[in-house]
Amino acid sequence: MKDNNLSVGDMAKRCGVNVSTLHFYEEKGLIKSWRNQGNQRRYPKDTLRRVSVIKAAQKVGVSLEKIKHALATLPDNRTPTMEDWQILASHWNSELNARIQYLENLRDLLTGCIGCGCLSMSNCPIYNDQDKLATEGPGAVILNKKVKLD
Amino acid sequence: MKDNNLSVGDMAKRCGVNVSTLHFYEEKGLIKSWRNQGNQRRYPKDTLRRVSVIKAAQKVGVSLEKIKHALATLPDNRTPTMEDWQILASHWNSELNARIQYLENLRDLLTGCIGCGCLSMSNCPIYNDQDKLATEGPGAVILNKKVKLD
DNA sequence: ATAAAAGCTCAACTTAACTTTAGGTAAAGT
DNA sequence: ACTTTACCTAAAGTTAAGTTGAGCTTTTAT
Repeated sequence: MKDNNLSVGDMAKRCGVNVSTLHFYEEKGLIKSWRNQGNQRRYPKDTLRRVSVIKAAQKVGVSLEKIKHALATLPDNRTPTMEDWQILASHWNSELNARIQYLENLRDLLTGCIGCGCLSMSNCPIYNDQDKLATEGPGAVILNKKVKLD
Repeated sequence: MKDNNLSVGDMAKRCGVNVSTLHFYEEKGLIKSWRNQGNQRRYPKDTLRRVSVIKAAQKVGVSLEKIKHALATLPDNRTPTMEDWQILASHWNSELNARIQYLENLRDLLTGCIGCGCLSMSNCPIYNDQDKLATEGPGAVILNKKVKLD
């Protein structure tokens, strides 16, 4: 009975965000609500998932603008089906894979010299590689060689 | 001859950032420089790597505060050796692995229902799982069950 | 030698993503 | 019934991470 009638307070508690954040997301067009008699917000249950996705994506550096864009692929006249979510997911897959790659590259850049056999910074082929990339134009650091973000 | 004498302009070009950003990072204590006769900044070559690491970490959502903290493990009286970088890397490994996990969880959350066999949102065990987690206290969304950030 | 390009400092401005405050209404608990 | 708790709106404030601008000095190119 209450499941498609979540109040802001309920939502906030269940998503672990502030009420003001939900107001803010609504103002920005990331989520929607309908109003009851007393003009209070009520949310359909699937908003829980939307907010979870928003928070999760934000934690790995995706901006609200991008998240909004992704969420815009979901229908807004009805509860999204699994298929709707899957379409969103497929749009996002490359973005997420790119970020995973980016993280792995960073980790490898930091730890990579363990296996490279070099003893000093100045002899390290990886370190020098990075430096050589400088000649390839601005921003061409080793990490961007493999995968680009933004 | 010039390699441990990079100017801000050189650095900026080679790292793909603005000069003002380097000033800003210095002010915040993320990088250091020495000054020449004319009071202009000069950077040792390893600052290139520092800035690359800063930018890379930022892209995957790590704050400058955390990055600063990590970089603080590097020696500041001498050029960091591979070992110094490795110590930093090992400190960061769990942070980076957590973020990779987080991304994979997000991707799985979005795409997971492909294999779950459900046909509707209300029947989906993954979706309902998330909802059940609501009873476990604020912020307990499915993603946080597996790994926490911040 | 001189002019253009780089640099310097310090302060103010910008953008994203929220949070806080103020002043009032609605709903719930006792 | 009444009082405490939850909501509402609109505007102002906050923090992180830079960017821009003004006025002045140093380097570099011709």
